[in-house]
Amino acid sequence: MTTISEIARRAGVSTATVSNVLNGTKAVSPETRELVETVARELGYTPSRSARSLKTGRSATVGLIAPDLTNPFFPAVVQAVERKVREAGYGLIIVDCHNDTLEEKAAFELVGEYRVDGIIWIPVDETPPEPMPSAPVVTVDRPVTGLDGVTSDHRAGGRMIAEAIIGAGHETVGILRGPSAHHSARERHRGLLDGLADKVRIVWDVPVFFSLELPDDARSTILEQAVDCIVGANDQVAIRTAQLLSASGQKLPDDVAIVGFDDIPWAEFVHPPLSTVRQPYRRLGQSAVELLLRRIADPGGEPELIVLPVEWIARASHRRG
Amino acid sequence: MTTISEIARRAGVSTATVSNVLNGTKAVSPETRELVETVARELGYTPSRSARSLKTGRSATVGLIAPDLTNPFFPAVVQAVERKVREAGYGLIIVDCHNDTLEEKAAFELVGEYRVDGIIWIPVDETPPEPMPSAPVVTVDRPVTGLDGVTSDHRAGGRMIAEAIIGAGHETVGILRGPSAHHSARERHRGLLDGLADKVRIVWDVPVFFSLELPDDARSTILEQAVDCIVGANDQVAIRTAQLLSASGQKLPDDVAIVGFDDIPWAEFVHPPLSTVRQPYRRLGQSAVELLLRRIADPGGEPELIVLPVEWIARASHRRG
DNA sequence: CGACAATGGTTAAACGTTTAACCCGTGACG
DNA sequence: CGTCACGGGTTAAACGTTTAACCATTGTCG
Repeated sequence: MTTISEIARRAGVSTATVSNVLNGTKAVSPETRELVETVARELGYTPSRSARSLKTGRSATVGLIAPDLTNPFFPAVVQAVERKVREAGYGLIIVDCHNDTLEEKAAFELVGEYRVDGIIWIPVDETPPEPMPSAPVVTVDRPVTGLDGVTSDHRAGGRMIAEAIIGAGHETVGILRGPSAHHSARERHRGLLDGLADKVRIVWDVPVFFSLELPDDARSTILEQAVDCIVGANDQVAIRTAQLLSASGQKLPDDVAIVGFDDIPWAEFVHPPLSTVRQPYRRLGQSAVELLLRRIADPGGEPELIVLPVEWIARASHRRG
Repeated sequence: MTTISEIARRAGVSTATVSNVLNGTKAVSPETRELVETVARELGYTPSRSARSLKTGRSATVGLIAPDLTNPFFPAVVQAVERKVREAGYGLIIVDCHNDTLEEKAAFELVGEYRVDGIIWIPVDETPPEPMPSAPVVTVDRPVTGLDGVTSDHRAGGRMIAEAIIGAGHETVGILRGPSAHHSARERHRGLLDGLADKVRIVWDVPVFFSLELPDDARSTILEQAVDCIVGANDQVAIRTAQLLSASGQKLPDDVAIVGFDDIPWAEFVHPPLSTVRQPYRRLGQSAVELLLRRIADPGGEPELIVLPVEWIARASHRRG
């Protein structure tokens, strides 16, 4: 690897000068500048982030801690984060903690070793990291009290669903609500209930997990207690429900309507195409990075929670053909 | 940030000793070991990767360069890579180059600055990086001559499809083949043709892109030239084709059967559930890391191409109900 | 003409580790 | 008893940068 001192030697100048031309830190005469630059180019010089980081105390790196990269929700936000981060001259180190809080703890240690300048964190549950990292942290999707965060307006999403259900003329509804440990699930549920008020009869309202299979009691409820419309905790739940119903001979959406939440990439390809609430994936990632960058530049200040608008996506599943 | 010398000071020993206990590099008496360890713990010491990297010349980091994180194909391999890499004590820095060879070039520079010990590379096209990085590179999915790589047995996959088509009793077939710039597309096509031999009549065989919309000529061919079965370049193409056909009033799979390739996460949820060839996503990632680790430990030797077996997934779309 | 600022450069220390080279007792062995 | 090996330490250099503190030369201005 060629170093700055190698360049200095060959160009007959000091390392300080080389550093100055390479970073534009101080004025350097055009001739030396030119000289140094060509020597650097010829030697194929690549600066060492380690050395720079060690000296400056800034690593020009941010860490991304996510619970599960295969969750269809995440790739788009990760992509947006990566892009924004890199545009700002930072590198991205990423760790997937497989929905395990222990691995998550290890993740914080790992990014600590890298002395990252900031951390984007999609928490597996909503408890603050221990010990608190020294770099600023901004959460995505799942707010943690005391930390900066960005999330979608799940409550408004819930209301949008209610509105659509009422608009479609449904009279009875079944709810598969997400785990109440999740902020998003609570908010969606709250918004839905608010919106439904007493205009539609809620025949049942049972808890499910966000992914995985439907629990047995939920399955039997779905199959045995007929309603006009079922609202799923998220798209995956809605899709599983649709499958279950189809398999049992029901015609969707005419016999029973379905609505999801998230607008995962394949919501439009399932049968029937899923009506759902779209989260602004990319914006989520972008805003998180913007907020993080602000905090890096200027730490302190009250934690801020950015709530991004969602969008009702009317496809076929929520109303009779 | 607490440093090794801080610990040394408080424990009344030299930094060398601290380093030795923390890394187990040299024998240290139980008492000093104990002492140093508790001091380190109390101070919440976290080693600095920059310093270590600078001194040792190894960064304990690998770079992952991918063309597009939102491609449904990738999250599973990225996840596998991340896990394996981290198990081996490395960190993972990741860059998404948005299918752009210029960004890809920049990506190599970025990981170069980090002095990564190895690179996992999913190339956007199949031309070698310029200049060649000094760290070992292993490609995933898309082999590059002269480089180590791991890929799926696309040819065998093509043959499996042929077999399934013959088994289903189809007499005519249409092929939507992928861009011939891609190794995978070429191999699939080759295997398919081999397998079909003269047992089934190929009515048409037109090129398409892997994602995006179907080109106009492909659309009209699909709609106008009836065949028993259409084989898509990959799942996304197959799914778009199914949509197109359904929209035009055809009943799938009875009027026309469809098969895909890849087994992306939602292949089973579309209508009709897609018969396809599954690539071993996780294994792809794992093998790539294993190979990379071998190369890091022991560079040199002939480039190796690992070809992983694929699996035919028979769902509903490839034969009459 | 003297003082001074500006310009373009250099020197050297420092960042937090690792590690080769050295040092000092102590017990074993011939 | 002299020598040697070994266990358990220390010292100090080095890794590749950045950057504060200097320094020399030149031109400007009162």
